[in-house]
Amino acid sequence: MATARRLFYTRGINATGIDLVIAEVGVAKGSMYHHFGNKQALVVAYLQQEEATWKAASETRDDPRASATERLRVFFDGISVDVLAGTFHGCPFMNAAIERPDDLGVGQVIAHYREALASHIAHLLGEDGSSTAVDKVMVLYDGAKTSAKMTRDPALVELAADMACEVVHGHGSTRRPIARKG
Amino acid sequence: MATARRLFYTRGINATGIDLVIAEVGVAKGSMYHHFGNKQALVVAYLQQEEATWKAASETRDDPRASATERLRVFFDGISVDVLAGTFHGCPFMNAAIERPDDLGVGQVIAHYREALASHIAHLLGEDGSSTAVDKVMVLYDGAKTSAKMTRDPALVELAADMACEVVHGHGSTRRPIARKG
DNA sequence: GCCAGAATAGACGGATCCGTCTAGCATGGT
DNA sequence: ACCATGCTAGACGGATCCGTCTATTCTGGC
Repeated sequence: MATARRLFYTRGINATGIDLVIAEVGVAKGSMYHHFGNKQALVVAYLQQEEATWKAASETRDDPRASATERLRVFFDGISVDVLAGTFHGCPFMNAAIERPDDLGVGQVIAHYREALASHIAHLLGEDGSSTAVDKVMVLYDGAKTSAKMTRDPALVELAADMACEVVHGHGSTRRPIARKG
Repeated sequence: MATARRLFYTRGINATGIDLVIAEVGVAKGSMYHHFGNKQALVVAYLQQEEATWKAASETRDDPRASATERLRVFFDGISVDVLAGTFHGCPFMNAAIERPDDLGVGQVIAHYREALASHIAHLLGEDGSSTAVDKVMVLYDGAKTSAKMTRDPALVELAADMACEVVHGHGSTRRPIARKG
């Protein structure tokens, strides 16, 4: 299943055939279709696990005692880490939305993810976070992921984090550049 | 060719077969492969025309005599118009980047588009636009398009425009802003 | 030991898609 | 009238992909 995630994420969903998945996993085709009756079901399971991974990582890295801006920076830095590691290939949910536009099951998982994302951001912002502030940070988060995918430059993610901090405080955010790999 | 654009944009590139394109256009398969030797070449031509259309529309709607914030708003409103018209299916270049990750020709067109985008934004910001300001607006523009695709809500585009205007006020200090839209 | 249930390997059909190729038809210049 | 050129329609091959199915092997409970 981890290999299925890797294949779907790095090579794309539509470009990854069932045959390739079962070959890499080492499982038989019959077993695959015994557990997941569909490719759609497999994709849905992949996205659900992707959401769970994202959620766990975000909550693990979060420090509830820190300030809102600090928590936002840590949150955005999660993208930079993947970009710097060379393992970032865009948001799995955006990719799925584009690759499978009229897949109902996929659409449900995406909607669930975006609700969880909004909830998490609202949690980060704390009581000060108005609903427009949450929306702004979501737009910035989407922009950070998209820009990072297009340019592979974590500096853009940091710019997005800067703007997210400005959403909290009208001005004057503390800049804390992330460590870069030589 | 306009029909090819419509098919590629609304249905996705990989989901649109050559056979469907030629059937809708009414042209013969031989003619198609006489003009464009490849599907890749057809996709590249589609993206180039998409960039030309975007550029023409952006410049037509732009009023160089207006303030930077006003011009930015008009620029972002270009997305909202498509969202409200129900004709917005995401940024064609993002979609292409996701659907054809290792297509070299597509990558070149995308790079060319992003340079034109940066140039256009720098032009909108005027002389005050620092390079980080341009990058910030690009991140916001990416976020606006992505959020609009995921939620079909033009309000998020307007939030991105708000933040873009704040970028101008935060960085552009030499020229005094004329008016601010509340 | 025995047997039901599950996994394995892989063939298979139906569908799709890309690109080539053949064969006929139109058009236009000379 | 004649011929070259380009278009049309569509068959075709090769490849891929999804999902089913068969035949064989493994496993665990009694």
